[in-house]
Amino acid sequence: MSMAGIEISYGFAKSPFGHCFIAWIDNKICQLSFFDNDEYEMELFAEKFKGNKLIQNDRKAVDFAQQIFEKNDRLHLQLDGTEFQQKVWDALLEIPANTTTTYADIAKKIGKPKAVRAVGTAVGANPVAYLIPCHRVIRTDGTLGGYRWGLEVKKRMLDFEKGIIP
DNA sequence: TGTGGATCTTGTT
DNA sequence: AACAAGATCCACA
Repeated sequence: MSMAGIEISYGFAKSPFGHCFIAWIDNKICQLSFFDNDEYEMELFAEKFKGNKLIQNDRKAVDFAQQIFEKNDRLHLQLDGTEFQQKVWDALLEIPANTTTTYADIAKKIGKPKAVRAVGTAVGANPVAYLIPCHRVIRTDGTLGGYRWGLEVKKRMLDFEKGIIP
């Protein structure tokens, strides 16, 4: 699925986990990232969606952020990924809140029990943080594993779901 | 604890 | 077509 030529809106907003960047197509979220460098994040985004019309709309982004982090709404998503990645991301969506799974479990779930390492990479490629709860995937030995925006954020998200709001 | 091999997908060349 | 690099896991020392 190619998204070139499509009109994409985006904006910046606050979240319990720091500044975030949200992008959407036709009201469906296609990107949600956390970061500490606006310009760099914007560069990555522009590069990823070059060839599209990009429209900034912070007010709507703030709106989305409220739905996501305060009202816990499940928004519609627009994802662009390989077959394998889609399967992995679908599996992530089934992990209940305040719960964790392992990379190995996900591998089993999608019918490729040995593709653990590949699952790790696919999880890391998740374009929509938090909504696709890649923070709920940890290692079999109980340690956190990795997180694209740092383990602090991953840990904080898990605490947040437990109701622990520091 | 830590190291090495197994294993699979992806991006790059 | 080949290769290197992963948000891993398991065995074994």
